[in-house]
Order: sequence, then C-alpha cells, then structure tokens
Amino acid sequence: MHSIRDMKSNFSSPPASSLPGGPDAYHQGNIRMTLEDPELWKSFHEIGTEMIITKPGRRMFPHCKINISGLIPCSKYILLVDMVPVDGSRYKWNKEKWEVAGKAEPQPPCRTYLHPDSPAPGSHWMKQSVSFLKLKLTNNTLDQHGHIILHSMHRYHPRFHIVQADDLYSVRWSVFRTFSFPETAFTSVTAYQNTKITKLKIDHNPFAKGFRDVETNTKRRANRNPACPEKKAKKQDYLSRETDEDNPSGFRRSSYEAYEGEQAELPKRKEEEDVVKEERFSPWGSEREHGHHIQTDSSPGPEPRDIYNAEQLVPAPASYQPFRFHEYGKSPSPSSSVSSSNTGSGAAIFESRVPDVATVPEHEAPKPPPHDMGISPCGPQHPAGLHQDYTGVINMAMAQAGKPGVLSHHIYTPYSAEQTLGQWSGPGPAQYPPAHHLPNDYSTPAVHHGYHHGNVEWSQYPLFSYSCW
DNA sequence: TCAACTCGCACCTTTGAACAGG
DNA sequence: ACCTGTTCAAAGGTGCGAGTTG
Repeated sequence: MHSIRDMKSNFSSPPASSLPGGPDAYHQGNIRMTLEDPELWKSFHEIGTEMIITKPGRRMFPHCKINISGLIPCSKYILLVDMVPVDGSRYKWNKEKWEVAGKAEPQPPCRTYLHPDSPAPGSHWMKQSVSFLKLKLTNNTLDQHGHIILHSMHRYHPRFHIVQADDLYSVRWSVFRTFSFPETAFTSVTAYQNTKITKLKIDHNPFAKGFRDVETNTKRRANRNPACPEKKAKKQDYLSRETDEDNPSGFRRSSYEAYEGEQAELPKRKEEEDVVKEERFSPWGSEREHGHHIQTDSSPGPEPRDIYNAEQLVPAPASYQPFRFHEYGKSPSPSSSVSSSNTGSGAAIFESRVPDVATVPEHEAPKPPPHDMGISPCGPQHPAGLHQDYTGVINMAMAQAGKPGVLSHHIYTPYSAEQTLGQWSGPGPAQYPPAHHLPNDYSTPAVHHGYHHGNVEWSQYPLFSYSCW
C-alpha cells in the first residue's frame, strides 16, 4: 500500500509550472493536522465504530475534533469535512461481527460540511482545536437541512479538507489538503448493532448519562411495558457484560470534560488500554486494519497522528467538473483511490489528477500570484470584482445557512460565513429553503446538475469527487 | 419471518434569557 | 450604566423499546 507519505513525495508540491513563483512559493508542506481524543476514537475503532443516522440528523459521537498547525497566520482558510465510503460493500451485523451483505447501494447525494468559522485566518484555526460537533448525519436522501447523507449499514470515513481561500469562490484556485484518520472510520447504522459500542457511547457521551447507571436503567425499564423475552435476554446480556466484563476504568468517562482532558492522562491510560485491548475483539478483524483504510503515518502510541495527503490545485474550469466522478467511475469503489492506494486502480486514479493540475490554463484560471494568495501574509487579498467562472467547482445549491440573508451551497454550514458568502447576496430571511439564485454565469449546463427537492436543489455531486483523490 | 427502520419516550446536558448584586 | 454570577426554563441530544415496513 502506498502510504500517504509516499504519495506526498509525489504530489505534495504542485507542478512548478502551475505555480507562479516556483514550487516552494506556497509553503504548504508544513501543514499538520492531528486528531483530538485519539484514544477515545481508538477505543471505538477497536470495537468497530458505529454512528447512528436518523432522518432528522444525528450528531457523531465521538465528534470530529482536530488540531491544525503550519498554516499561514494571516491567510484565510476554509475547513471542510466530507464522508467517503470505505469500500463498495453493504454490511450486516451477524453474531457479534460485521459481514459483507452485498454491494453498496448507489452513492447518496454527497455533501460537504463547511466549518461554520470558515473562512478564517490560519491563526484562528491554529489557536485552538477545531470541532465539528454540529455536523449531523442522516439517511434521508431528501434532507433539506444540509446534513451529510449516508446509507445505513455502510462504512465511511471522514475526510478533512483545508483550503487556502479567502472565500468560497476562491476555492477553485486554491491549494488544499486533505487529511483523514483511520480510527475515525465508522459503520452507519439506524440502531446500534454491537452492544459494546452502545456501552462505550453511553459511558462517554454526556447526553446518554441517563443510561449509565444500571439501577436507573432498571427503573426505566420497569416503567415501560415488559419487553419481549428475547430482547430482555439481550438486555440482560448487555447488563451483565457491563458489570463483569470490560468496565475499563481507564476508558470510563463521565463527561465530555473528563475525556477532553485526557491528553494529560495519556501515559497512565495507555498502560491500561494495552490491557483492555486484549479483551476486546475486533468485529472487522485484520481487514479493518490493513485492508481499507487510508494509509497514514500514524505514529504508534499516544503521539498524535499526522496524516499527509496530497495537495491539489483545484483544477481549471475545463478540466474539472463534478462529472469526473463518472469518468473514473469504473474504479472499484469511490474510496479506492483514497484508501486502497496500494491497488493499481487507486494509483491510476490518483495519477490521473496530475494533468488536471498541470494543464490549468492560466487565462481561464486567473490564479492570483502568490502574494495575493497568502504567501505574503496579510498581503493584498484576492482581487475583488474580477469576473470569474465558478462553474464546476462549487456544486452550488442555495440553502439556508442558519442566519437570515446568508447563503450556503452544497457545502453545508449551520452558521453564516458572512464575510464572504455575503457577496452572494442571498434571499431574504423568509426564504427557506431559498430559491436557487445562482447567476447565469455560474450555472452552465455542464455544472449545474443538481436535482430538485421541492424548491431546493442539491447537487448530487461532491465538491471533491472521490475519484479526484 | 425477520432484519432494518421509525417513532415516542424518559432522562440528560447545553444554552441563553432574565434577574440580582456589586 | 456596566459587568459578573446565578437561576431557570426551553431546546436539543441520547439510547431504549415497541411498532412498522419491505
């Protein structure tokens, strides 16, 4: 398997020809991203993380929280998250383990979650950890709230994108980097399958505190109609495990605060975990560790992971469109280019990006000189008023962004990004979901391939099509 | 028949408005 | 008038279990 670092050696620097000022002009190579609460994630990962998806949308737990360094303090960045399938299979839970249950269902409308602080200067992203707490997952393909749509009983992993851009319009010409963490992979479910996951969630999620105390649970159950004997037995099984099996004090957390301060107690907990690990079994077996995950350079032990991924110039208008997904759709799975980069197809797909980057026609992609892009920190911003063709980059569908007069697009943010999104002077507050307001310039047939849900139009294509990676 | 899904419930945390005191 | 701390209710996040669906 090619490690991300291997790929990095090939792709970390865009072709010099495409970068005015030479290959080192952007100093992008130093960006580091680390996952917060890696131990918590690992504890879930070892069992086989499951994430509930519901029609109204469900938060992730653990939620994604990252630390970033190496950004240019005065340059603006946009942070994005999307979910990519780990493989092309659908799964079922069968007797304490996950089994393949057939081919994956067709990809649901792919959405990208935009961090509500975006865009913000590098200093902002680096001064504290960045949380994606409000990101929600749904199985409702008609969702109009901008939640990330997933299929149940499929495996996904989150990807984090850092885009150096003053605003969403600039994304197209911006350098961006993608990071992912193997331990954040999960199976989407509508109800928990693995009781160990349920227990871990209850133990660590403050909102589930009410289910922690066995006595309380007993009372709760007593207040309900008697369950069927089978389910009672299942529950009893769960409770007995809770008491006599693994109740690793090292993992037990009574609240967010408890595990958020866990970095400080890592050394102690590490020892305890080594013991616990042996008690656990992985419902994914070795396949989970070696087969499908994005390769990372995760250092063993408590050191934070630092995953490198390729850097990409968002391609030029002509060469980039969402349809590239179809162009390369013959790949075994959308994620194969990411996670199975050891396969021939994965490598091929990855390499296929290069021409896109290298052939950016300068006249079509008026990439500002480095000074404008932030290489000169706090330098002049991206020239305003320059007519730009945004087609193909932003699969735009206007959606309510949580605040009146603020637009969102296929990138979902629960808040506004007023600084820059405001330039898309949007519909009034009463418009929810807002009508599609893209100027004609931005909605050429080649790009505008959303499909309609009422008066909302969601593109079915990801901002970053899987095969691009 | 059964796995997957939906829905309503009780319990809990979080959030923000209202208020009091310095 | 302003700031800080406290209280309290509403909103929203949880998993559970029964019912529904395909």
